[in-house]
Amino acid sequence: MTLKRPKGTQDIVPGIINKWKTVEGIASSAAEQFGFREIRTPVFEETSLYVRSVGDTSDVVTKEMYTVSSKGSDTFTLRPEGTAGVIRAMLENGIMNEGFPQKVYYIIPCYRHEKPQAGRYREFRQFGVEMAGSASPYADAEIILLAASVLDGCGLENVSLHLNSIGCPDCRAKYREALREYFEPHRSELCPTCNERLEKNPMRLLDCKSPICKEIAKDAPVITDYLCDDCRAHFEKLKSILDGYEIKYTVDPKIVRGLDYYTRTVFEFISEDIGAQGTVCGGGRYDGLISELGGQPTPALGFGMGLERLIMTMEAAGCEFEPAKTPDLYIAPMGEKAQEKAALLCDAVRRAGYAAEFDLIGRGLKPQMRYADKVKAKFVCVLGDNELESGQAKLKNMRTGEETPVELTDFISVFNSLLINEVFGNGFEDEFSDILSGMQSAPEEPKE
RNA sequence: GUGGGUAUAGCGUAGUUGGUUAACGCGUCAGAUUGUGGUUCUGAAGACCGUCGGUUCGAGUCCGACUAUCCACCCCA
Repeated sequence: MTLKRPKGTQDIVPGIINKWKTVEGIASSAAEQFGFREIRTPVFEETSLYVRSVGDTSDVVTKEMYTVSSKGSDTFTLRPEGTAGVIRAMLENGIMNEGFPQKVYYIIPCYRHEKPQAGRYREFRQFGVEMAGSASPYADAEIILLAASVLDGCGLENVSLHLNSIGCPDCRAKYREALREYFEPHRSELCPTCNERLEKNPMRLLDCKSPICKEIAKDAPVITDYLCDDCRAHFEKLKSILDGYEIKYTVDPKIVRGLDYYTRTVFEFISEDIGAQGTVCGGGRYDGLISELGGQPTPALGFGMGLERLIMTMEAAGCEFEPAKTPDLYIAPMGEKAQEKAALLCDAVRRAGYAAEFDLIGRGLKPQMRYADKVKAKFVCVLGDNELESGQAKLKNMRTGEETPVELTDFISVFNSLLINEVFGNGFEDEFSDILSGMQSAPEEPKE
């Protein structure tokens, strides 16, 4: 055990890959249902991209980036979040010129050098979406609705939506002033970090966890009282649209977001079930970002959803994941000659489009049957001297134990019809299994 | 970066007030009369008890440091 994975990373081993496939499938099909197209961008970007977008005072940029310098003077950074790179790619590829709105989604790993804890990793995966070109509150609602749809598709009910508007740069400037005025008299009581915040980013003061700061912040002015007319109207309209969709939300003035590019709408979906890092999804509007990155001024918005946290929340809620795919057929050869035949037969079955395996270890029949059972093969075909001589074998249905004779020359078509029957019949039986098992298990014989 | 908890086979655990061959469950592998799984039974493999140092006649068991990991702060997905 000398080699270990880097701190804060994780191995997604075959035994749990179905969880990832489940959430990735739900996320991407929901996104596509909303008209979003997938985009893939590099894992690393020029460092300046993140400095300009995420913000040079943000924690992410100042202390969490993995930055490497390569040959020459360029420095690159492992992406700490998805939005900046995606917007860059949309600009660079002229996607913004293909007409609005442009809607993209992505499933990517991100990297932040933080101290790991429950729900926080140095490498984590996120599902994200970005929409460019719409200033309408319907776009905000659309994004939120998509996030809600993914969470709903995962079977989650106890993830609450927290909503806020942090206004445009104009109203935010006024609000910052108001905050400074409010907190200034309390300066000596505030914690050291909040004293700093008072200068740099007074909005951060609002979600300080220190009891004293919290107490002082209780009566602080609220951003929503300082919104300009346009921002206020936008926020009000968004809320009424959400009401129309019957999406529940809490207006939470404390949601501020740590990435500098947000404007107006910000939101988080928060789970109570996965420890302190409960934000499963966070996003909002960033009307200034595209021009900041050199594009035409274009309104835009999006969200990021943490896949680890999503899966953790699903596990906590006891949600179901898609089961792993299982082999349609396992061929159990006995002896070398049979193995030759098994290999060819297996190949033929695969070419016909089925998932098939045969013994690669040279084990006895019993261990092979055990293996077939363990991997949940739907059918097993034993191939020994008898079968080779007679040219006839049996296909065993592993669920029912039923064996069907089959000519080796006619193997595929027989297997085909058996399998269709099995898969089809299975679904049929499942629908009635409750009734059937209820009828069968009730009058069991009494013991002894 | 700041706190606190934990560190025994692949996984989950037990190891009595420090005493000789470190135990159990799951898993893995192999058998239970001749070519058939899921239950059961039997057996086997698999751990220098995180690392280094200290206390002691003797440490998995006590002390210290280090490392890893977990949880919380911070921040965020």
